[in-house]
Amino acid sequence: MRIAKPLMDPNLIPYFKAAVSVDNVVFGFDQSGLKVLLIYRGADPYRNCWALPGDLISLDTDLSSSAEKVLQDLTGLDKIYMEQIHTFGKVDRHPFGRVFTVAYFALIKIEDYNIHPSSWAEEAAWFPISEIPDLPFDHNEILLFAKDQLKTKIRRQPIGFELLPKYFTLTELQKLYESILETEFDVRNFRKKILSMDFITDTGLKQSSVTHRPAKLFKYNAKKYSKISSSDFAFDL
Amino acid sequence: MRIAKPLMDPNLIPYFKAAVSVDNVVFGFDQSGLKVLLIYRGADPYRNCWALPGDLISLDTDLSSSAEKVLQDLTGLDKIYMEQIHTFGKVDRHPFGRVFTVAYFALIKIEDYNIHPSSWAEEAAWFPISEIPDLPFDHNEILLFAKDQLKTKIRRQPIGFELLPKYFTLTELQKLYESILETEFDVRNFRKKILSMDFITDTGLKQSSVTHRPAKLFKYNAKKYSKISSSDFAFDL
DNA sequence: GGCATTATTGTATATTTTACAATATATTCG
DNA sequence: CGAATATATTGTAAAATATACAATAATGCC
Repeated sequence: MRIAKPLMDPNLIPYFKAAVSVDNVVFGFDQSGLKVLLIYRGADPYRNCWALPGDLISLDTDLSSSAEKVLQDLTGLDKIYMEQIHTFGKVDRHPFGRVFTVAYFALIKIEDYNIHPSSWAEEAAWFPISEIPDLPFDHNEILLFAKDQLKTKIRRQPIGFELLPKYFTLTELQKLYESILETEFDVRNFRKKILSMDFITDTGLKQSSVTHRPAKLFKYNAKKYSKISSSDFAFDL
Repeated sequence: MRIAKPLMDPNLIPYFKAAVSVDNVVFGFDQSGLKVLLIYRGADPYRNCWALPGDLISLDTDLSSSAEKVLQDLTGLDKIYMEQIHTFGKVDRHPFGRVFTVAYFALIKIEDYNIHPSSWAEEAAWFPISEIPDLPFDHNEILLFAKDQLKTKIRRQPIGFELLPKYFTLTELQKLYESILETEFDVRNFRKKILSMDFITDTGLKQSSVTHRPAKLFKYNAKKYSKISSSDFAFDL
């Protein structure tokens, strides 16, 4: 039995209303480690501060679409890996009034990224995860949440590849896991484990233009993974 | 460097506004299995339908407090284990206008529960997890989300105890894990594992008034657990 | 050819997981 | 009281997985 929608005046909810925004924690990774994309705010409040990229939601846009749009405007990238983290709704979190914000984290391939100017962002830049400045609103708290979520998530699902170029070396992959999990792995054990999980493939290619033994290049094998239930994957090295 | 709050007119955000609600997925457990608490709506829309207990948020209440309040009004219980799951924000999810809802899941000891009438709930009842009716709004989707979250969570953190009485038998504990994870465990292996994790204690007491060999009663030992990092706990039997 | 630099690989041991069934303790009933 | 009924409790061997640990290989450069 489907419940039919009542046909009533889809007017206003007779109740208090608030603004709703989305804020994105955008992670990137390069040889110097894990980074977060911050924007230099061009609008009040907190104009001229570094902050998480976010925007108020317009009433005709779905929540998830809003988050995607913010990121697409900012990076010009499409099909970005995003996930909702948490919603923050303290009464006084915004100086202009009641604003709920829904936080997302996103993983992007840093080399694909190009700054696109936008209405609310004068500038954007990557900050190493260990050198995040004080941020306005509750953005530092949100960032902490995102960092933690990423840590939990990467141990259970092969999402790290979203941060790497199409072809990557095992050393790069290991550095990525080490940056996110803030730990170090034994080279042999790491390789044994990651290869046994069977979702990366040796492309047969090798690094070029390096001044030492070139490493094999691997690629992520999404198809193989999709057959595996998420509970079977655990990176507990 | 702390960023000072700008002293501006904390008036209205010059933007679209929406209502925000919280919806709770309240889990309970007894010998017949895992259950969810639904209310019979006494208010429009969807008056006279079974639905998740939830309410619109008033502007002077923090998000998390709102979720707690809904549950306290409904159950009369205090200090309930709650966790935010996800925020749902499709444009047309509410027939009266744009309403975002933040979903929480809560775990309560079913024996402590007493129905308290409330403004929006004429009645409340426990539904077995496998016999949930069609619900209004996107409540079935929310419920699915909550079920999945509970499954993930219980494998990583000892939250199952929130659903059990203070003293419980190992058989009850096993049935709880089996209900939530929708699987079955070998009795010996289950006991070995759960006991090795060292957060339940034999009280020395035994079941009484049973018509067979009485089981030992155990209790949850929160202190022991608090020393352990959450990543060390994994119920991968 | 030798040096510098990073990549690659295997094995033995310890730990954890899995599979599997006989015995114990209580109540009830005849 | 003994037998029947019902659930609780416990151990061990084999398999799988995780851990600790260091020597050799391949490239560019001088």
